[in-house]
Amino acid sequence: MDNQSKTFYITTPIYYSSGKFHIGTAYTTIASDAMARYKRLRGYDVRFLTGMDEHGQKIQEKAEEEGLSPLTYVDGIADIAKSLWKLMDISYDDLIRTTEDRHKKIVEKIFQKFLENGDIYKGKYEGWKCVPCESYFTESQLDDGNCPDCGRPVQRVEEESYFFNMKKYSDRLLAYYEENPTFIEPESRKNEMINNFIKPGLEDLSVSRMSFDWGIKVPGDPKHVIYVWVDALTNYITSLGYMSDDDSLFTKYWPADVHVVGKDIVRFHTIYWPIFLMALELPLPKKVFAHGFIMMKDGKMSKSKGNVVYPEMLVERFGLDATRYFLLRELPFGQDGVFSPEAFVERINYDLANDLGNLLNRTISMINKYFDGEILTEDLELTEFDESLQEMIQLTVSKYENSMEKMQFSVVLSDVWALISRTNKYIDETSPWVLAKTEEDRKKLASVMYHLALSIHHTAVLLQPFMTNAPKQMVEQLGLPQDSLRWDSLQEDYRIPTGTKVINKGVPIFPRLETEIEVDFIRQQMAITAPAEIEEEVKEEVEESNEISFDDFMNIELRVATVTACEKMPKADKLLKLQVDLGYEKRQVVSGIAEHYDAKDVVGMKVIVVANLKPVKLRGEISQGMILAGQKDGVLKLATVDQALENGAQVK
RNA sequence: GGCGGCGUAGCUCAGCUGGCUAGAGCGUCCGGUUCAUACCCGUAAGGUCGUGGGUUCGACUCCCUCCGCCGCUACCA
Repeated sequence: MDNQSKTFYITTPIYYSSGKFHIGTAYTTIASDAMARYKRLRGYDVRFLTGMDEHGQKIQEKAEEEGLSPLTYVDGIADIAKSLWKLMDISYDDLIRTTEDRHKKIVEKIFQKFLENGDIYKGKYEGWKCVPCESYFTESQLDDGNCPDCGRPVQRVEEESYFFNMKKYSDRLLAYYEENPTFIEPESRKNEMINNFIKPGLEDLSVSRMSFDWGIKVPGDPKHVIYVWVDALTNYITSLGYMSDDDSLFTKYWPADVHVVGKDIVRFHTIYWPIFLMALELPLPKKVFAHGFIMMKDGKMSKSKGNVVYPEMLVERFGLDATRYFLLRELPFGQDGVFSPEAFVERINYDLANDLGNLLNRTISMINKYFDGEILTEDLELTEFDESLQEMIQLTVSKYENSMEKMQFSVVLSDVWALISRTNKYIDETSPWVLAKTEEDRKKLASVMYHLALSIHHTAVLLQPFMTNAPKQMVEQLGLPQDSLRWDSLQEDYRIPTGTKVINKGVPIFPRLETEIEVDFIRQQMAITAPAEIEEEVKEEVEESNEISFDDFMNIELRVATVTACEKMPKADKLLKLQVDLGYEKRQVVSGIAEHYDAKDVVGMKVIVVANLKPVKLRGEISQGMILAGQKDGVLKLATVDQALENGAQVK
């Protein structure tokens, strides 16, 4: 086949080595693995890369906490990753770690090249940083002064930094988008990038830090550590030996056919990464596919909610095939999907045990019963239903190929299950137990058995990208050789070998589950993680809260004021513009409470104002101070005071 | 506020560039079958296809209004 010569390079993101992997990480990797397996099956020369992102402040701190060197710490996490990928049968060809020499050396060279070409310059970075999240934010990104991702306090940072000049490349990037309409998928992500980042004008990207040293040093300026993006994104080419003594892999596989990423890192892969590549004068990846998140019934997975699902638990209890099947079938790839214990158990029971497993089982049983285990291949008399089953098989194969190219895994699987249903129906239509009663229907009966075996065999071939055990078991039980699982046995001229004998007694490949018991089990497993983790988070927060001196506190001038007027700010969702009376003077304050209070309800309230705050303009309106409020479960409540206190009274 | 998307049977969702009686899975009802992991097959119940307009011979599918939800993003000194 002419596919033999074609290559296919697919990558997962490199995963941050700060702790245990939850099911979302496993999902990304399983999906990539399915695609890699499919392409191999189709004869492509596939290169499948995954990896670990092992630098950064948080890792440095985590290692310290555990009394380990950062390297020892990430070694441990890398081992965890490798054993998880082994448990999940991930067929990666390379697992790159950013702490490896082969990576670090090249990152330095790349950085050097950026410097030489004037793409990177030295400047000054000012902003806020959330240490646990390892993220930097501008003022405007902060959520109540806290990290917009995790809600924890952020630290002010101001330091010298190297910047990458992005603007220079934005036109070329837009042109690339246009010439390659399927570069970003799903397409809606492309609009987000264009409208929110490129059209308003790209900001230069800070690509170094001084606040920690666990990372790759900037060449010639070792006070600076290369910050995550240049370090991390380049793994896709350093893994191939780009700029190394042996770049044969790079020559062979670059550009990547697809980077599989979560929707949270689309921006880095569709804006910064292509621009880095342009600066290196390299071809850009053909596709970045952004998948959705696995949501829980009560929203995002989070430790504090006690709804975190770990992949090991599912695999160990329910098997790898079931776990992989569920994730790829239930969640439309590219959209968010919901994980629920009920859905998980039900999918296993209905799809795997009842429809697929039972189909195999009943077929094996009948072939044993009617033909002493042999699949007859000659002297068959076709029934009136055989042709339509054949058509369904071919139709399924062609739909499968089509959807697989688009990485619509859930669509592919539902098509395969349509074939499985069709095959179950075929048994009903042909009623083998009736044919078995009369000797003259014997050839028809043989034909029915043959077609059943054929359909199951084809199903096994098609399932290989998704399941790594079941297809093997299926052909084994049918008595077919493992090499019958190759793709070209789907051809219409494929014949089951004469003399094939099925096993004596079928073994259920997917046992039926007790729904209630298993649902409870999963729930418990999810809950187990909750309490301990909550304590840990609380502890972290306490440790991070910076103590201030009494003098510091006294420097903050808090005063009582009455809100005399209030109106909603135009073109802002969260802002209210209030006029407050401080007794000795009147002021205007802009406050982000519009989602929690109606303008009219605030008027007349006695509130506490930070009176000596430096005034700023927000949305064009001057704000002279800040109003104190507290929050619970995301709902803001203004801090009010006793009406007896007069306006202007200082609060201490 | 800007940009994008969604709102279809009790539940979860399919329905590409407009056209026969709007589909699938699960649940429910009834029936069939016995090879099988109490499985499988079929039938039904009959959903204003979010709202109100418009375009058209004809719209779930195109356009506009509104309501609700979601994503990215800006604004919460």
